[in-house]
Amino acid sequence: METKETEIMATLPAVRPILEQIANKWAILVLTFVCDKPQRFNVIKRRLDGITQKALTETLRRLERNGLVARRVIPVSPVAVEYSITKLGRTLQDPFAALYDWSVTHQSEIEKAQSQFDAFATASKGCGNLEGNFEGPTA
Amino acid sequence: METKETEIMATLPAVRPILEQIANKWAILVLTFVCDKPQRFNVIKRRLDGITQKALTETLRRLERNGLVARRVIPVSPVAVEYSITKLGRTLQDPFAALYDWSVTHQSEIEKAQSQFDAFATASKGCGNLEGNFEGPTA
DNA sequence: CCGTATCCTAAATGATACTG
DNA sequence: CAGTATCATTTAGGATACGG
Repeated sequence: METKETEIMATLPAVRPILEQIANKWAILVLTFVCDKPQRFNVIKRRLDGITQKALTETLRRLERNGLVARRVIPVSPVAVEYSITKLGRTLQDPFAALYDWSVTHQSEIEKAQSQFDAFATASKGCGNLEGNFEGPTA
Repeated sequence: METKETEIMATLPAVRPILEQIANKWAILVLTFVCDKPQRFNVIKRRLDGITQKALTETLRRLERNGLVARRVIPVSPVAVEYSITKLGRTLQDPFAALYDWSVTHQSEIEKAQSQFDAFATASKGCGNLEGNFEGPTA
């Protein structure tokens, strides 16, 4: 059955640039933050503790350009800007939440896999006398 | 109700590095490709038409390090290497598929939003005589 | 407060050549 | 075939300063 494979190959050229836009860490987190209610620039920035002004500005611009969040300038002084999720953005809420939840749920498994991999990589570094000290898998 | 917000803030530090690992274009596409059956390096490379050897190697290594795909060397000559999805990787199959499907489904909406945004941005560039030629939103 | 502009450094990417 | 290594170039990221 090659239906699935063929389908992927057919849609791939269109999907690729879109994933490029939406499938990144900051986009997911920022969209998650504005899901409940409109949020101001510096509130998001403080919550994402560590993101630079530049990175946040770029992320918000890209989200806005793709129609996922709306930008609203409130003409007080000093100016206030509110970012809110759009109707289109709402359709991404569940997929993003699934990814977020997956990260929470499988955190320890990921970490375990990482340390195993890293342990192996380290062991293979100075492998000159390794075969003398280490008995390989006997299975 | 701040339960949701509080929960996000509590899990955020752990989730961030994980999203950093998994939420990127190549990882999603590569994992999608090995979902059905084990795939060899150059098969994946050809399908992802355009990805460089280096980028694919790095993506596969990261997936392997995080326990999402398994690498199996088949000692024939010339050597063959097969990449297959792991049990942990399977748990990501649905979230990734949701993202992929979203991209297919909302492709035209994204493109529409992009051209609107870009048209506005272009119009604002040389805005010297703009107010004379353009009637702003009357709503 | 919410950005943009600039400068600088670090990292990602690409092309090319080489190895088991 | 499946990589690693190297280098050259582009791009991202951070720090700072300034403007609306």
